[in-house]
Amino acid sequence: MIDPSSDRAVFRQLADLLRGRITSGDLAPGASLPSELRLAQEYGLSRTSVRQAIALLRSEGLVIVQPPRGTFVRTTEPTETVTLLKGDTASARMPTPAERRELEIGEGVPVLVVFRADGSRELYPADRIRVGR
Amino acid sequence: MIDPSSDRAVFRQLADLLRGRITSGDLAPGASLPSELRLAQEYGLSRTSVRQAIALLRSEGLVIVQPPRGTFVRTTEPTETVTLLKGDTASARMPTPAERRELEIGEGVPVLVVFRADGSRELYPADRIRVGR
DNA sequence: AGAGATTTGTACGTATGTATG
DNA sequence: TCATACATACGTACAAATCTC
Repeated sequence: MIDPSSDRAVFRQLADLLRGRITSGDLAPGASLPSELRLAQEYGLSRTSVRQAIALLRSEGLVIVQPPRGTFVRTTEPTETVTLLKGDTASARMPTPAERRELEIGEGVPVLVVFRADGSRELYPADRIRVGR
Repeated sequence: MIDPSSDRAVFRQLADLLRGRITSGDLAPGASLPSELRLAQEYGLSRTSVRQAIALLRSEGLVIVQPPRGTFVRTTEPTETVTLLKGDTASARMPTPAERRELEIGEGVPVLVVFRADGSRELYPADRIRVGR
């Protein structure tokens, strides 16, 4: 399943494999991934490489880590809609650490930035909020 | 500047320090960061810790890495606006690796997902596109 | 063209700390 | 109390791409 002689880095191969299990539903939202040690043994990798793979999935917003409980497939949050009025615009970017703390934004989750016509600005966690009209 | 005995991890302290230099303008968009080896020597850290710090800044979309040229402060792209029509909504999330390749999305940059009233879906790089009405 | 230096990427190992169950 | 599991931090080594001389 994982080929150390491949051009593709082994930690990327492991990430591909886990990502596939998540998107296919084999690992459903809320399900726990095997521990780092378990994955390392199962695929004959170092724990370092396993951690690199999981870090990749974290940055993609696919999993959350609750040390030292384990690593879990992220559950999709119920979504509210924020209404854009005439002249408003909205964009998205990754939050600063301060914004992540303040809005309780998980890893790998962007912030939606709403620019109101009056010049004011609002921030929302992109996994719980969408914009509409 | 960096306190190994602090509660805050040294790689987070280094990330804080570099983030500060970026947001203050000391390191302007397009400027190159010191090499990993340079930072490690300058602050008395291992290259591992320096790489962790830079990985953090990458995930925040603050810097881009062009191996082996170096690490650079991300430049802000010109922004176009996509218009939301009645019944449309939009949200944001991190792109899949396939989407990143296809839309040429840099690291630490979300995708804007526009859901049209007719059920169709459009994807845009969040650093170049915003939505409006 | 070629050689060497530089820089990031990958992969391994070890050790210790901290929080959970 | 003890085992488990993730976080931090150090070290080494080699590969690959770019740049310079």
